[in-house]
Amino acid sequence: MSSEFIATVRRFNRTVTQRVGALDDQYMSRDRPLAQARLLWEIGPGGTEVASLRARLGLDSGYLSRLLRTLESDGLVTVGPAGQAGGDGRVRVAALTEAGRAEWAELDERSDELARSILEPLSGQRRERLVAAMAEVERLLVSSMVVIEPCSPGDPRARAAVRAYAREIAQRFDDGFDPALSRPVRDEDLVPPAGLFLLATLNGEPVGCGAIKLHAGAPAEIKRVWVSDGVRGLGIGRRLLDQLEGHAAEGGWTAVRLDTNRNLTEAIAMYRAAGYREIEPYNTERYAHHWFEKRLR
Amino acid sequence: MSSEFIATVRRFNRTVTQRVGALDDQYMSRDRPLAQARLLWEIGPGGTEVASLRARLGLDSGYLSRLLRTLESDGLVTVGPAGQAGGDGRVRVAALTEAGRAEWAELDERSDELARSILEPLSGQRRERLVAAMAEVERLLVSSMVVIEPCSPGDPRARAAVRAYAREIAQRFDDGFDPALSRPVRDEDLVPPAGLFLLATLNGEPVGCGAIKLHAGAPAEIKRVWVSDGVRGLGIGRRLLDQLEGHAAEGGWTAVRLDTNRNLTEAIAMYRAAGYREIEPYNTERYAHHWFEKRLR
DNA sequence: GTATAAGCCTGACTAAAGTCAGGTATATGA
DNA sequence: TCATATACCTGACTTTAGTCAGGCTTATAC
Repeated sequence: MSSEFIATVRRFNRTVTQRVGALDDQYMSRDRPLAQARLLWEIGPGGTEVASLRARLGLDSGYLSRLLRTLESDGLVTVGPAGQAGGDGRVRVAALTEAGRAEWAELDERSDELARSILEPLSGQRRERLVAAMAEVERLLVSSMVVIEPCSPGDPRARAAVRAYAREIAQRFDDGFDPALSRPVRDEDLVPPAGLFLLATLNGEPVGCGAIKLHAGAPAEIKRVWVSDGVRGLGIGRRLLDQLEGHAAEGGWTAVRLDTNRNLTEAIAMYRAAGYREIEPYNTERYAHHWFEKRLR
Repeated sequence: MSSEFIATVRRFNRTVTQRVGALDDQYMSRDRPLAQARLLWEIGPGGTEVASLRARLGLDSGYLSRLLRTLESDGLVTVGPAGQAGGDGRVRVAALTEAGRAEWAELDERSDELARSILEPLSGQRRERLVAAMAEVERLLVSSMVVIEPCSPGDPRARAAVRAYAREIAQRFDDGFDPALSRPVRDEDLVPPAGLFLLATLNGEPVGCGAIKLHAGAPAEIKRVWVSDGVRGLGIGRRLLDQLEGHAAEGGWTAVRLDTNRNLTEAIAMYRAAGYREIEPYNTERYAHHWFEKRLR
């Protein structure tokens, strides 16, 4: 990687942590410890499950409990059982009280202030350029924060991703989607050595997936490629494809193929851009209109 | 200011502090407390005055002393009197030992690593876009960190700025610059109500200046507009001009003028862009080739 | 039903970060 | 020369952040 690039990123890191990072802490913690302020902020007006707070802030379970007790005794927060009847009885939800919402609004206001203090000194034109560049950096940073890892298809996060995938195609296919009418995919076919399931996560939340079946004596088959709405257009789909193809190539396969629906236009565009060529149908998938193949070097 | 802009800046702040800020801390403090690592880093291979460290890191004097003692007893740093003979005998300089330099290099390497970890997951094209956007953000953030304030012309930082100004024009004028041959500017003419001296600083370091003399019964006169090399092109000159003009306008002046040398082409371009029109010479300044005037609203 | 795991909690602890009140030596202005 | 300020230091202290072991309750797999 070019040292020019590295140098630019380092300069960026330094300037930004100085200007934004340090000030953010300052703004946040004007009258209570930083950890408490952050927690209060993260709970938000809508309330949040304790487990989710732990994950997002990366805190020790005991430490978080103690922080919650402090906020509770300050009358800012109530921690109670999860609202949903029939839900997991172990899960607890932190919610803001009236006073807590007021303090949250104060933090929100400070966050606005910080943003204003950054834009204020700039002339109109420069201001627009800064905002545009920030939007670009933000988007690309998010994309670089997405982690793609092999995952058991039985993992709850994998299940959630596949459910989201099914929900989406049900919405987009002309005639909905009934799994019973589609060619089934069994979990065990997506576990090495038979295949592989990849999960893409952003801060632990599933935002994409993709799987490959390594058919004996036939091209490998790519299935269930899905990228969540919020992170589309960031190249996640392409990264999933690349890794799946890499896995097949490592196993000695020389071609991969897949079928897809005519309504999934971005996906089709992506397959073409990634080097897939349209081929004759190789199966009788009820919902497929296009079949693609890519030869691996 | 548009709430759209604010929202973008806030999203940026959040993503970046998460991705860069948090990781930066982690990378930095892998085997010693964050404060120590930061300090070691800030001292750098060249050594740094203790006062400057205090300012840059914003630390309590006692706390900093203690941190330095720790690094000293770990054999990483030596703190001694400032090198320069005849200098201020109270000032002390922290310098890295051999071991300190090694550890500094390690931190430097980690900083590279962090940068790489950000770029790594991106495809070539996205990588380029990210780096370009980061460079833009960095530049504009720096410009928004520059603080412009009235300052006594006798202030050491003001003196330093004026010295830098003189050094630069001496270099750029065809026949050098001898203050004795130029029309003199007395400090007291740049102090309210006779005039005003503005100092532009970045993290406390002077990076620009500008002054105005409010002549009784004549247009106000702008003098000593200088912007340091490193922050040129960020609109600092324009901000200095705006504030000086504003000061004159508040005092009831309806026009400002200035003289300049033909070699200062960017300055001349800036004056024109800011609404200055070239006029006949209004003085006999030895080094001037152009005279400009701007009418205030 | 039983074993095991997950989610949250408390108690006991440590390390890091930061504050404050002086103290010493050097510099500076009258 | 003397009063005052500055740069750095030490000692004594508090707060914040974080860790770890274990406990209780609810869920899940067999």
